[in-house]
Amino acid sequence: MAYWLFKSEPNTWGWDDQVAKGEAGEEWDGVRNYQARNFMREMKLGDRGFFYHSMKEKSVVGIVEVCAESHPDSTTDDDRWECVNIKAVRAFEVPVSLDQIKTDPRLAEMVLVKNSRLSVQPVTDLEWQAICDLGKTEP
DNA sequence: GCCAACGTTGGC
DNA sequence: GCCAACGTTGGC
Repeated sequence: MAYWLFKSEPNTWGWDDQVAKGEAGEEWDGVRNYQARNFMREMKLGDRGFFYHSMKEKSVVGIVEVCAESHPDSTTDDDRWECVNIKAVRAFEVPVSLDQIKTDPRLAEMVLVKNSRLSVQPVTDLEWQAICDLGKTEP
């Protein structure tokens, strides 16, 4: 199983919105970046991801699961863009802030740190463990 | 609110 | 195919 990170600006689409969608989940649409799209194409059913709030909060706030593999993005007619569907699994006991991530040596190589603008990104097994650790939440 | 970094677009 | 111009993102 692979791990990922989904970034969202909470005023546009936040963790609470994601939770409200329940088991059905929701399209992670609106991505207009090739790198991010390519990662979504690689995602498999059951892959897990972190849900990250950008801007004001800058924290990982929860865990999501891929519940539909890549398909055309329903918010555009442009067939270049695809997306997966994700559903909320559980919230973090404690949100893990970007500051914490930056100061933890285990996470120094995270894409979140290296390329802060990429909105969908891969997370390694070790990074997954480390962040769940910091969030006092089971992986 | 500013601005640096990055990605995309379009003229040549 | 290059690169300047532009738009957007997101940390600070």
